Amino acid sequence: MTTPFERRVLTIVRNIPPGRIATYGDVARLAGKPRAARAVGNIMRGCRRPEVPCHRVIAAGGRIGGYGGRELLKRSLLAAEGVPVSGGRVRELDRVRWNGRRSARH
DNA sequence: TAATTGACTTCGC
DNA sequence: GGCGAAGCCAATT
Repeated sequence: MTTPFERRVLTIVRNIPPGRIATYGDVARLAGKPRAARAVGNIMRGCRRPEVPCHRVIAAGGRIGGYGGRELLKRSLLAAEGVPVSGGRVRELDRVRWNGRRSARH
């Protein structure tokens, strides 16, 4: 978080509304670096803050990342927020995907 | 300063 | 659908 990019990423992730998700690529894009998905993952790895809903950041295609261990903590958290999750994957991705604009519903 | 690493993405087989 | 390779970016060593 000592770097501007990291702060940007954390801010963006914090702004993801409940029940919505964003992919690493999305966050990277919103942070100004469309191809920094890996860097975003790196930042997420070190961000263990409650105020940063890192579980709302998933991989492209609705796939869950490696966070959460074998039980995939993300899956539970997302499902608890109303995100349609099934088989370890987010369904209706286009529907719950956050576009960066405040709570803009489809 | 250079090399390695990783919670990624996309394309090809 | 699974597996591997290449590309990209920032952090860490």
